[in-house]
Amino acid sequence: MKHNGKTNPPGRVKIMKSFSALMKKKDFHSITTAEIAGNAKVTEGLIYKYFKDKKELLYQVLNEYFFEFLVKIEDRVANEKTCVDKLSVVIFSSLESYADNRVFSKILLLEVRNSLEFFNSCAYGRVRKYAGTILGIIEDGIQKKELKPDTDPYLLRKVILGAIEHACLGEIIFGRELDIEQVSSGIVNIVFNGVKA
Amino acid sequence: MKHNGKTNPPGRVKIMKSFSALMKKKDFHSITTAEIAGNAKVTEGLIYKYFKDKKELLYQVLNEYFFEFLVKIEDRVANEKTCVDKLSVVIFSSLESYADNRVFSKILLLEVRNSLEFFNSCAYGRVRKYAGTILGIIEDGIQKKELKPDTDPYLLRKVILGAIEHACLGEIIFGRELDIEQVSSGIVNIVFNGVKA
DNA sequence: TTTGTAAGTAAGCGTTACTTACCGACGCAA
DNA sequence: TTGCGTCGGTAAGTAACGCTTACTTACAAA
Repeated sequence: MKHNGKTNPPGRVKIMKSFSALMKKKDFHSITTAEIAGNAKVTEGLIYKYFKDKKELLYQVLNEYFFEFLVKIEDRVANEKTCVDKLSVVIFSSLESYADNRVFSKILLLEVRNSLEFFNSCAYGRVRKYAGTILGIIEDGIQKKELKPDTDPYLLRKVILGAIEHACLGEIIFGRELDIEQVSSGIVNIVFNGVKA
Repeated sequence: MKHNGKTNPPGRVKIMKSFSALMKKKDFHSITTAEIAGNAKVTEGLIYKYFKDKKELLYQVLNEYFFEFLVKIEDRVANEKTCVDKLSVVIFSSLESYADNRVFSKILLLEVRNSLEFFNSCAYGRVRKYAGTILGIIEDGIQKKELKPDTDPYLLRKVILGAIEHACLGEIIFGRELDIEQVSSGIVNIVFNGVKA
């Protein structure tokens, strides 16, 4: 019997919470299904009632976190007027979410990209929404002449996303603290004004 | 019996080549030791004569590729005089290597970072060397007033590395072509001059 | 009362990464 | 030339893993 997704039974919630807790301490591959089930106090078989396989559990957990992430970003962006302010908010909020929810950032930055299956998941759909929002802001900024007219919007998005991710990568991998304010304003300054004297 | 590293027997070479070939088509987790051995025409046990485990094989393959990568980068950087030119060469050469050797970039960007073991490997030592070179160029550029005096060298390095990686990430994941020249000059332009009108 | 279905269990399945014990060939010193 | 250690490689396992199957229980609607 398969789960049709219309309900959210306690077993399913327990499995996701258990997995999420384990992801705080270990990497995906070294977490076993026995561990997930034992920690959730359900049997191993139940995992496969709600999730096609172990990876889908990973994607669904990411999907839930990404939903909250998206809501926060979209909400904050809507409060800003200029392109520069909107992008600054994107950079700050992304860093904040990555710093605050280490499981979220670990999954998104370290665990899902190695498998092509991810790119067919709901979670990846949300990633595309996030990316689409940023692209929209950039294109609007070029049109309104806030950004240089020869800016390649796709490349600028890549640079911004890459800067955000790499700026907190070490901190996420090694579990260190992150000074969001400083890193965020530093990235904003480099990307908007450049570093050449 | 363990391998002491003084020799490089044909079996070891065959295993690494076989694994590398498989990494062209599949991700690390879905490659089995049976597949590696079968493809290399050796027995499965021989893998564990030369490599502690499957992950160490991954790290050693990366280590070999990173060696060539480092040589090329260091060599080209030495031919440039200004900080901007040196960093431009770093950006171009990194993108070029990532585009030319997809197995190398797949391993480095998608497969090793999820496990802390990697950060004790020789390959990671080479990553640090690469990162150290970039930091040196930046610090030199600040000192020689080519770069703005308030630049945070560590953050600038992160932005550059993040930009490089994210700029080719999609192409690496989905096996698409990459216009190195265009992407490279685009990143250089954004990072040095900024995008604000 | 019956029927259908969702939630959950128990036990097993084939594969996987990895281990152990062994083999033959070669170098080399006694 | 015999004995011995080492190196490259093999064969045959083993425990544990991800996942499947068949089953049970609870309960709501007809």
